[in-house]
Amino acid sequence: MTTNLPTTKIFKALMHPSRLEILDILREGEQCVCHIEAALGYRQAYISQHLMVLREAELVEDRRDGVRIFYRVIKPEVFTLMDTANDLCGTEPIHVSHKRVTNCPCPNCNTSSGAEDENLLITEGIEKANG
Amino acid sequence: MTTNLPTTKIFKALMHPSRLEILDILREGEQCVCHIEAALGYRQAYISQHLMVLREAELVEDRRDGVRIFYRVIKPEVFTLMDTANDLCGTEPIHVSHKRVTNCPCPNCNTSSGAEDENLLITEGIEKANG
DNA sequence: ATAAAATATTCAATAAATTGAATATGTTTA
DNA sequence: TAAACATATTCAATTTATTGAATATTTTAT
Repeated sequence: MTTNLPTTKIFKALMHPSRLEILDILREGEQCVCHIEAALGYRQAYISQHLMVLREAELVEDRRDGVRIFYRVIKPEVFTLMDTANDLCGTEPIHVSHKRVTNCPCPNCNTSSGAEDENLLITEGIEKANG
Repeated sequence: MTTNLPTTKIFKALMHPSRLEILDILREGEQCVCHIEAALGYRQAYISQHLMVLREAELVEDRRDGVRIFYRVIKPEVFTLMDTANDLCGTEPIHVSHKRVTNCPCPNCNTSSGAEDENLLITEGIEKANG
């Protein structure tokens, strides 16, 4: 019996709501852990644990820049996967809790282009569209 | 925090190798439990338990015809999902253990078109192609 | 060299999924 | 109605995943 199908490792990794939220944040491109933390409001260790699972499933990879570590999705098909699953269960798109990131010290949140406390949104599209 | 994303229920259902095998058998269209049993070689109750999970995730539905119950995939996007995940992990397509179904008494395996013990294959494509 | 910041890892407790064994249900045939 | 067949359900034991708490690691600034 073909029992240990490697495909399951992908689904296992996507099985957890927090991990879907994390991936959703990575839709915009790479983000440092502190950003994910600020965006989702979970404990640092908790996020790090989930990032480990995603890493082990080879869905994300990381890059260190000084003291922070930036994570990014390796292949964009993950998003296809998430979107298709979403379709399939006929509910609203996943886009994560659309609260503002007010306390993120990372460079992405503090570009020279005036991304100050007040006007940075986590998710693209949805809320940004009606800004 | 948006914690209970319904999308995860789909991934949870797809997380198990036996369930992927079952779905793979349903690619060809509806099949009765006895066929799945014969094709995969698992215990009846075991298969039934996994079918229950798939049913609860609303990925499959069933229809009774006399004493047998036929299962089918509700929306073909599940297959897209499986294929994309497969892509993503860069391994061979999932297509289930290609052994012959030699002992299935179901009508699908016993059509008038001479589908006898000897020449019925579980999976389309792969093996059938080089018959 | 020390301290502080950002992140990772380990370990233990808890919760959830898997699976085997036994049994129940619904259908057909005698 | 009883027996046989196909399938479903329940329950308990086991395994695996989650998660909180504590701690370790790596880098930068002093």
